Amino acid sequence: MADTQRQRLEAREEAILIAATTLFGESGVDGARMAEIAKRAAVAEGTIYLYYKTKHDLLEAVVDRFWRELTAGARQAITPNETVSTQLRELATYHLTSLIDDFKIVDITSRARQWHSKPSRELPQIREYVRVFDDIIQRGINSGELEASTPIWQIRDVFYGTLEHSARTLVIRNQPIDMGIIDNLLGLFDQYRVVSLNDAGAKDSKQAVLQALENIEKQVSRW
Amino acid sequence: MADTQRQRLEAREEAILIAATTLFGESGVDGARMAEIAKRAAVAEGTIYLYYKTKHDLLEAVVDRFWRELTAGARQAITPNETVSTQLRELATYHLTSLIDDFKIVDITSRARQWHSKPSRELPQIREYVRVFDDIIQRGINSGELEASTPIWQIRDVFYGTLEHSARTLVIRNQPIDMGIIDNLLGLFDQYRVVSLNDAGAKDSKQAVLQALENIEKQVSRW
DNA sequence: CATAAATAATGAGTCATACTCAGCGAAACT
DNA sequence: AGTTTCGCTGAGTATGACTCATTATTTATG
Repeated sequence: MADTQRQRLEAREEAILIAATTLFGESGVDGARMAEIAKRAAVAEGTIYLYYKTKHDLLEAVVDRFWRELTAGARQAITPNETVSTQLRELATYHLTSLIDDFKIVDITSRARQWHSKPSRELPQIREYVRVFDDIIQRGINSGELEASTPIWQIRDVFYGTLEHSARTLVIRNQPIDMGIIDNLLGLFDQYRVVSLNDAGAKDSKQAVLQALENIEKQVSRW
Repeated sequence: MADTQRQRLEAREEAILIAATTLFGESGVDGARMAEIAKRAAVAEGTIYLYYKTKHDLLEAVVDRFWRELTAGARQAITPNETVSTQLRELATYHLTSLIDDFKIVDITSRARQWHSKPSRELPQIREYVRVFDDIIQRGINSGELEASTPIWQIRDVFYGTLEHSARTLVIRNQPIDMGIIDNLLGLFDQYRVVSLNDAGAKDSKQAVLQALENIEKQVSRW
């Protein structure tokens, strides 16, 4: 049965990956010994090298898997046909809690980018993850909800940069998760909302003033 | 001469640090061999261990030194008695260009936080660096230029998180530095400016409206 | 179903390298 | 000058990633 055999191989590979993920999380990359990973995956040490050429290769696979699952989870966490604002909040909440829960693996991700002298590579799976955000923003721009003058990548860097940095700060300082971070971040994003005196939906200047004031009221009331 | 002797020791320690910094940058932490560092510092391999207990210890010293110098540079880059907005722009510019220039060392910083299984520690020198930002913000709040309802640490996470993430993106993708990042970031920070209908300096509602509109004009013209 | 061929798994052995330490040399003190 | 103290040295050790000759298992063949 060719099928059963292939499944066995994949199961072995999976077992090694899981063992590695656990041990990297427990002991860090340097602290994790290949012999121990092999033991936990119930294979001989040499067997690992049939699936992954080096320890660094194994590390990359662990990281890749993690971000792949994170991507799937993120897409799951977003309610289709909701407003951009709501979807962004959902993504931010999912992202922040995930980073905190699996901080050890997130922290290890940077190791996967470094291979001796070679410059840091871009990990394809992270690029894929980032698309989740881009898709939401793009939808917002297409629907006219967001203005398009700021490059997407700049908005994206604010989003992911802030959340990652916040997660690190919270974990390192042993503080509980604080959703105020997300309120603050999304509040800043209001500035990308289309609220303009030349706005098509507010040609009447009086109406424009009222709308502008309303927007300010919102900002003021939040802060 | 006890003084000369001490100076010789410090010079040796410095030579080792510099050699290590260079080689870590060239070859990465794993790629850098202690024997090579010793050779470049013109000492025997064993001598390094008189100054630093382990390779990881040496790494920490390298990272510590880097952030210490970055802090000094940042304080230098800020013009005293300038507006908060200007100082923030100066700091952001300095920070972003430094991160890009010395990306290798920045990237290595995370390694210094990880020691096998032990949870990531907060590096004292980075905490010191972050103060530069906090001081500016605090001054803005004290002078009434910024509103104080958002916790400083949240604003700080947006600032440093965005810049670090942006730097990584630029370097990894081999793109030139783009100051639009800073314009965008500081634009967002306008939201922390005190512009309120209940503002002490704008009790007259007509004046408040005018001020509000002016603020909107600014936003509109920027985007 | 027996047997051969191909493929996968094993773990003792190799090798690279971080780290040690017994011995050496130079400075400081008497 | 002798003695003590201190820093330096680099050959040697220990550790852990990685190899590969051998063994086990699966698949192909008559």
